[in-house]
Amino acid sequence: MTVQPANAADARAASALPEARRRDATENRERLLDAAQAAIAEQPNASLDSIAQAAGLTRRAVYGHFPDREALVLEVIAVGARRFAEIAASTVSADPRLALVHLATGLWRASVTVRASVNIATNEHYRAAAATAFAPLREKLAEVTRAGIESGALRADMTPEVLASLIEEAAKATLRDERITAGDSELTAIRVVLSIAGLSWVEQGELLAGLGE
Amino acid sequence: MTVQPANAADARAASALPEARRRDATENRERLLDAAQAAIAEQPNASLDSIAQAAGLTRRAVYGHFPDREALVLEVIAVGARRFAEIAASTVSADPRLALVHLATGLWRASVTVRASVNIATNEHYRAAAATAFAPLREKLAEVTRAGIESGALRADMTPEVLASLIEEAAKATLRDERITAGDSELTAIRVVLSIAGLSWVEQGELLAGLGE
DNA sequence: ATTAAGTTGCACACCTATGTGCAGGTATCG
DNA sequence: CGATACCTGCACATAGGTGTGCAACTTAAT
Repeated sequence: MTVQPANAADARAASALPEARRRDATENRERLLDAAQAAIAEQPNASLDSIAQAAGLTRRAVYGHFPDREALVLEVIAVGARRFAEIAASTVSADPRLALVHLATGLWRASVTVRASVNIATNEHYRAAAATAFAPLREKLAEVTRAGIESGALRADMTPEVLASLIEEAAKATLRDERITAGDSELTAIRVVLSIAGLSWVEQGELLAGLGE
Repeated sequence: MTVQPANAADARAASALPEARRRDATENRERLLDAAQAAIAEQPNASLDSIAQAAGLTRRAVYGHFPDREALVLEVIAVGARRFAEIAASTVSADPRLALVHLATGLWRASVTVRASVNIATNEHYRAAAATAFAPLREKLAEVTRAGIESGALRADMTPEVLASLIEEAAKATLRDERITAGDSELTAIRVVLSIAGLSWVEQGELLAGLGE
């Protein structure tokens, strides 16, 4: 026989049934996820206690929503994955350069989520799971670089795979940099991506000017 | 009165006197630093035990060389700082673009050191110390971007400070990426830096071709 | 060969963080 | 209002990592 939690909330967390919860409980669960994302975005090893407090709860209460720390982290990844999938899906790759602009913009707006996911990936134990979250973005990016290099719109001095990898890492690095994210301009993030893609800063200006009209 | 270690090696570690050590001891100290650098380059939270084992020693023996974990980490940073200072010092900034090429090349050859330093900096507790290690590089980079933007050799659509920041982060990200560092080409690292600097991939090719002669 | 430095191996105390049990509150829903 | 889901607050067990003491062993230096 298995051990049954005397606590009702704990039981739900263990079996993960998403139905018939009290209104405040669902809110708290959201708060926990948000707090976890924010905390992890700053510190990869944020403690459960700090997360719970940031969410206005006790550490003990966390176990009423998630069976253990790992489940919480995995859920943060899953939320990020959904977010990233949307961005990837909403990107049309007519002009590869414009597709890159769109991707960069989307990521900029999800920068906290990106930072959290990247930080989680620093832990070897979660690397695989985190990679899953970025998978749709990677696929879209691979598609864009392949088409872009083929059509001559992007640089031709490296393989599509390497280029996609570089764009991804440069974008992440830009979003991680507080000296950049502190400023208001998402334009910087866009220009970074276009730079790696092989466009000169003048070409970038022309491309972006054409968008303003 | 202060507590005196009965162990001679422990005593040395506590007072940090660098003189009159046995030959194997100095070797072991080097091995420890190397192992620590490599381990931390892969895992920011590498345990003392794993480091000691990688160096062919016991965890207990570490305390014969360093008073505590923090001292070891700080020494890793210090070693990196020296390395980076050399790179910065050996960079002449006649042509800003060539200065960037030189910096990128130097960092590429010190990639393990860079990764370790970056990983250490992920811990808030060491952030300030790690920043010190990168200080000379940052200064040189600031100098290069200032002169480069002024002379028109580098992009003019951002401030020298932001540009320096972006170059630094992009370079770090490239060196951190296993998909890139696995390949043999340091050329990729160079091209990334030049890309961020605002050069198109064709301009990069011309610049680099001029170097081969 | 003798001496002392260096290392091992084990013991132990300590700390931080995680996960669980339980009694008693507080809020939500019917 | 009544039932119960949820939360608090505490206590406790557990686990992994760090730092130290000490006896015995190994190795370099003279």
